[in-house]
Amino acid sequence: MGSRLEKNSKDVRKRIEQHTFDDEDGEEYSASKFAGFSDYMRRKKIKLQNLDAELRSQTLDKPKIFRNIVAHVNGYTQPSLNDLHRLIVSYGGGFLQYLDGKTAVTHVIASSLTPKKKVEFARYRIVKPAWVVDSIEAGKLLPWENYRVVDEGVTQKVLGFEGGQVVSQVNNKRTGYRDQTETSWYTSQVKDIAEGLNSSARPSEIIDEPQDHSNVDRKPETLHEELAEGNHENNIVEHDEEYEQIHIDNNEQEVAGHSEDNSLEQTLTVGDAKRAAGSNGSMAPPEKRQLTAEEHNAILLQNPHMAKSSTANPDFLNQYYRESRLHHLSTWKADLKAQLQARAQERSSQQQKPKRPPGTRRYVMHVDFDSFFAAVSLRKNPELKDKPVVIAHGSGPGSEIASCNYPARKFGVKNGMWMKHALGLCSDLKVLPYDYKAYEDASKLFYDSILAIPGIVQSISIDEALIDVSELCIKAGGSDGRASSEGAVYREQAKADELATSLRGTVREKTGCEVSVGIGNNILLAKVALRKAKPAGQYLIKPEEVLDILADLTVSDLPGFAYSISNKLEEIGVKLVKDIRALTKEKLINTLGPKTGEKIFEYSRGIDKQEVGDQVIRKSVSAEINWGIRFVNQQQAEDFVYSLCEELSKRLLEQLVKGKQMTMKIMRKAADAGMDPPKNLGHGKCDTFNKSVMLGVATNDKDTLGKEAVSILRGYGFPPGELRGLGVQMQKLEPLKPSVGGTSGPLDSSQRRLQFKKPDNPAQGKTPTRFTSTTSAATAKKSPFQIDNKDSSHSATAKVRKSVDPIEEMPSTLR
DNA sequence: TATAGTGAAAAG
DNA sequence: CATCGCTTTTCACTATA
Repeated sequence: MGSRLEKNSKDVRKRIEQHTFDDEDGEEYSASKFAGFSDYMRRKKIKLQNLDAELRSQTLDKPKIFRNIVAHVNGYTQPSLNDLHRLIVSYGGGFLQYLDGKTAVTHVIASSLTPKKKVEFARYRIVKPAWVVDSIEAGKLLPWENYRVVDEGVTQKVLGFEGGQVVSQVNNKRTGYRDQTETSWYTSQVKDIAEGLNSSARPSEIIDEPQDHSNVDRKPETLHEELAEGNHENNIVEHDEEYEQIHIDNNEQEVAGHSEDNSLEQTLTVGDAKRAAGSNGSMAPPEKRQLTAEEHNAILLQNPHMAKSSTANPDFLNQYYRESRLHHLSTWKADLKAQLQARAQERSSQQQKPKRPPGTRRYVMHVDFDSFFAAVSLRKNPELKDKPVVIAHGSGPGSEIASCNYPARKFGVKNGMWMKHALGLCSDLKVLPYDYKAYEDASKLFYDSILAIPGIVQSISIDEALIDVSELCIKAGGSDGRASSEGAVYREQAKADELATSLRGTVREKTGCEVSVGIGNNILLAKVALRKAKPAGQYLIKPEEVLDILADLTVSDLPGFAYSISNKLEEIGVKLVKDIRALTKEKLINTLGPKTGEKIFEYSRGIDKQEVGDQVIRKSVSAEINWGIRFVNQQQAEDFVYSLCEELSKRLLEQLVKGKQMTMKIMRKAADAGMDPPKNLGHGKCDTFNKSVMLGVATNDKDTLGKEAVSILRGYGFPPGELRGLGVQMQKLEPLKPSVGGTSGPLDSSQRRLQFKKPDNPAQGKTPTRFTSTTSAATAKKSPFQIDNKDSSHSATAKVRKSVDPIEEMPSTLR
């Protein structure tokens, strides 16, 4: 399951950091590591420049088009970084692989930039790769202005035409590149905002992004007033720059709200909308002007169906979470993880598990339903079993396919694919609805079966789990599990196979669905084996075939290595796993970073050190929604943020934690994205803005959270109509003292038992046990999904116990 | 040089 | 008729002192 394919539809041009070291000597790093990294970089740069000089001398015949240019490439480009590098240098330009802020670059070449990068590169001319290509083709340096990367993040202007409306003017508002004063101006504004937020005081005026110069509404004294407030101020800012004329009018940023209540969007007509904006007086005639985002939303939401499915519906949040597959997936996963970790905790404290000496053979099973959602839903529609079937919310073009059966896969249909695409591949696709209840029931039976096996179980998701059955298998083999006795190994493998067969039979019998089982010496190999096992099968990777099987997999077949990392590796010539083996660990670390580099080095050789059932404590709790967000005024946005905080508060309470740090996540329509994204009520192409605040004291109070979150939102001053996604997250969690029982001293036993970095009273925080209160809270919490709920009433009492003991609270059947 | 904060990627 | 694009963890990088 999952939505990996959403990447295809999402912002594919998302920036990929370039760490390309385009020569081969990995040893240069180790040779100089004692001299420090900066020295290494310095020498690296010199070396690169030398190479450039060499290349330049070899291409004297070519016109020196880029004579006075020094360029740097950022992110993923077409042509690639290496090609651009070669082109620019051979046509007389300078090139810098690394921007250290001190070296002068005249141009940065990029296809698109994240908002952060926009700030970072504000000092440079940012141009599209086509500038280089076209200039060479034209035989002369073309004006870079025509290839300016559209400032997608912050400008309100849309280039070109949209919906038949004439767009007022070309967006010329890129800040100039020579801007020492600009930079400090920006910095000071950022500080102002930060201070305003920290003091919780309403800044009297808020400055937006440097290039944006957009306004922010002043805070209304009352909610009522806010609703009635018709528009934001218009700040028209002009900067005379060396390179740029900046001219912005913030026409689009007005708020359409002019009515007095929340029903505005129900009653606003197009005419009203135009009049509302036109009343501002400073604008072009209404007919010529684009609708503001708020006006657009108002019109959109006149359709009752739209209103019902969006933030215009007061029950939107609950309704959305009821339907969202990703939300279900996430909560199921968290629940299962907590329950199984609690169970493991209980077991390990009952009996110390014998530590296996290193070198002992291991048998890890990776068990996974075959197209889980589809399989479960098909039980109620058996006649469709052999037809191509997918699970989705509807048959509209933007509906995402959560699961598809194998007949559908034969057409190339994949999980996460949009319906439009899938229908193109297979026109008579049958679409079945979600049945979350049935999935939960099936999963419960699945886990019942798995937990009946004596082994260490780790939950991956609702339909997927790992089981370490080494002990059982080695016992069956009759050896110590290390000696290379052929007979013992054979018997161990036979045992593992038998366990898998029996498990598959049990699950089939109980759920009517097929699971596949991959078996290997570690988690990685179990996962790789699973690929070969599917569908409806099992596969045990024997030690002697490990390297061969891995060799021909692609990098992205490895768990943890997907789109982004694969692309990085492809740039250094790696496509298959066996290609990785040809590289030194240093080279990989240089390319991917220390952890990732080492991991892929080991993975390529079949090594995976992670153990089944590793205990991890939860570090964050969050709630976000990035669909159906369509506001008509600021008040609605703030109300919605508040309800998100309410939800977050609820979730924190369920986990019996509070948090010291809150992060607000905002998605805003990208400037070059249309008002109506391809997916109905989707977020479309967006820029993201996350901001976190440290709260003086840990809290889970919804009003406190709401106040902070709204304050951050206001700080950005985005037009509410352009908001497309909102979320709140808590970090730096602390256990909640159980105040239900009455007394609520600042220190409590359960609090001391948790291992947090800074216990309120370190002196008393001795022998902290990892994972006590939080796990039991998860166990105790009223989960929609319990592995075993016979005892749920019993475990529910854990919440009110003063001393919370997860062992006591475990359902007896899990012991 | 250690550490904290931040953003991106990956997973199902 | 549409559509339900979440949530957590880990890692790399940067800034800071």
